[in-house]
Amino acid sequence: MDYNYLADLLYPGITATPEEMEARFPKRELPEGAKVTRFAPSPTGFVHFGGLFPTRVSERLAHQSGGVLFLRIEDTDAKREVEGAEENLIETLAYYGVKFDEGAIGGGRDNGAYGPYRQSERAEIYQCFAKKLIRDGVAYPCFCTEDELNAIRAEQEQIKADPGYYGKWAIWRDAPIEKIEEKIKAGVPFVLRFKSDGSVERKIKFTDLVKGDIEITENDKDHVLLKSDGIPTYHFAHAVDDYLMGTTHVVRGEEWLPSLPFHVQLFKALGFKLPKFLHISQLMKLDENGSKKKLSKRDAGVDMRYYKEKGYCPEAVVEYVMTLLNSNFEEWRIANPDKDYTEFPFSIKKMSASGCLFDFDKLNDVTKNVVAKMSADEVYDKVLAWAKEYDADFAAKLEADSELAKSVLAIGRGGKKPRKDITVWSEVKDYMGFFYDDYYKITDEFPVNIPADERAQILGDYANGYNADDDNNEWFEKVKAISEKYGYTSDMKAYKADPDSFKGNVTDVSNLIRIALTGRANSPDLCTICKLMGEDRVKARVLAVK
RNA sequence: GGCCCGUUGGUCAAGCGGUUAAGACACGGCCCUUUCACGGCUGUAACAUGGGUUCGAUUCCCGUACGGGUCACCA
Repeated sequence: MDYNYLADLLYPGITATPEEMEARFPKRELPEGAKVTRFAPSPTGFVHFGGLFPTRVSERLAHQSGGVLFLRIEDTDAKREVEGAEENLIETLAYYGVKFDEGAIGGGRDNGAYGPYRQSERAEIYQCFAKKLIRDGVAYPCFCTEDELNAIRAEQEQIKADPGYYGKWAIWRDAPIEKIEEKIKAGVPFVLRFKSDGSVERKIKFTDLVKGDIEITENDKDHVLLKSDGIPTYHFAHAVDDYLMGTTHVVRGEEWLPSLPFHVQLFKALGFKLPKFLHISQLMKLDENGSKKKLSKRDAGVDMRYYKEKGYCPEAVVEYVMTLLNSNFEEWRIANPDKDYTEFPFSIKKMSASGCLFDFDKLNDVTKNVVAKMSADEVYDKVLAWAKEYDADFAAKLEADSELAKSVLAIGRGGKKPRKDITVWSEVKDYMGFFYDDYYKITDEFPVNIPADERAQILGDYANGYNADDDNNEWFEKVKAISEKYGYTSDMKAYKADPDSFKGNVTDVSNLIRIALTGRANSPDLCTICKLMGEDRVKARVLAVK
């Protein structure tokens, strides 16, 4: 068989040689140890929480080593493309601090010397290397129709054979040139298949940087390299692109592990040096039956837009991802509370080989700690930005009196032991809403040990004695005095020693005031709240209780 | 079903042949405290299982179970 003839017959328009192609993309000049990584999504939808993992790993590996992180769009399947997915992707990743040095960075423009970075625009490059494989006799055309393929699969299923295009089912593998020519002349569409020399009797040994040493059965299937439209499948594009673009570390989900033997074959057949691989485990969730499941698109909290809407600050999400990615990150964070996460020495060795469960409790805890470290001004700015997008009414209130809002947010903030009661921005309205008359609700529920007929009297006394100039001590002494007057002890030790001998205690009175003032059973320091609220409003609210 | 990966408390996990098997989250109790939050102390709780190898296995090997992934002209 004249393979050169076959190559020209199949792809007559391609004249560039692989050597010319390689010359077009010279090797990168990078410092020793610099890693080149990439994020290579297909633009088929929103950004998935699980998608943040490989991206973050790629980002750290590249930027920590003085290397390059680039973005390549794997749009080889036009059928699955989703409008706007690419923009959403770039925007979302930027929001979480993933900045690309190179690639399809948006606006349809490419940035970098190894483009185009959109696979749909690289057909000529793939076909050039495809011709090389044809000339080498390791790729051939297959004219099977979908029906024929289905028939093969059905037969294999029936006799319980391994499904796929191989062995006696690879009917075009050794087809004579005349037969091929006949089909080509008739204009019959074809795919280009890889002529595998693998055997299920043999195994390949491979070292994955995350999974360690693994052994996998060789690939014996003649997989498709180029689809009938001349566009490559993922596998072929991966080999060609990651070689030409100089990727040193391929970071991807472990769902790619089964196709690794094929990829290894491809790199070898093309004469490409194999990059290092990191197959990282999938993020899981717990299903109704209590077993682990792969996070699916429909699950709450999978779409990254969810976190933005809820008002999780992106720094916190990054922080959480880092704790899952590197087992010693938390420890490092405790030792270095004020450092940027980029200063953390990210290590491949500290990555877990097993899949983990997404844990909202943990995310919330991490978030609380991140928020607790912020200044009141910072929190104000972020809450306001969030509210402007999701709660215009609240945003207006925050802006109408920014001093008040900042003062409220400053309560218990900044010290050694800051309050941690804010997690997400969407909770802030509930947290401080009672400062605004529109959100404050007078309640008639008073879960305190004070009979209804005493409440108005006690609150009247509080209003009468209230002085905005009192400091916290003076303020509380007055509350205690009122308590004693009505028979509620302020001696907490005595009360605890023998609760039954008292009508109640100062807590009951404090809580009565609190509920009258805030409409709720708990709040930050009451004295401070009163001061921020202003004497008039304090008195009005307290006296409104009948 | 074939092939692959995984399995330490409820969750994330340290461990890398000899440990009282860390720590964090969650949960319970106590303390602090005008409530809440914070903080401090403390408690419950784990090496899936059966065989080896070894003086000794959570750690190494093999099987089993369970979980996950994958078997497209999708990535």
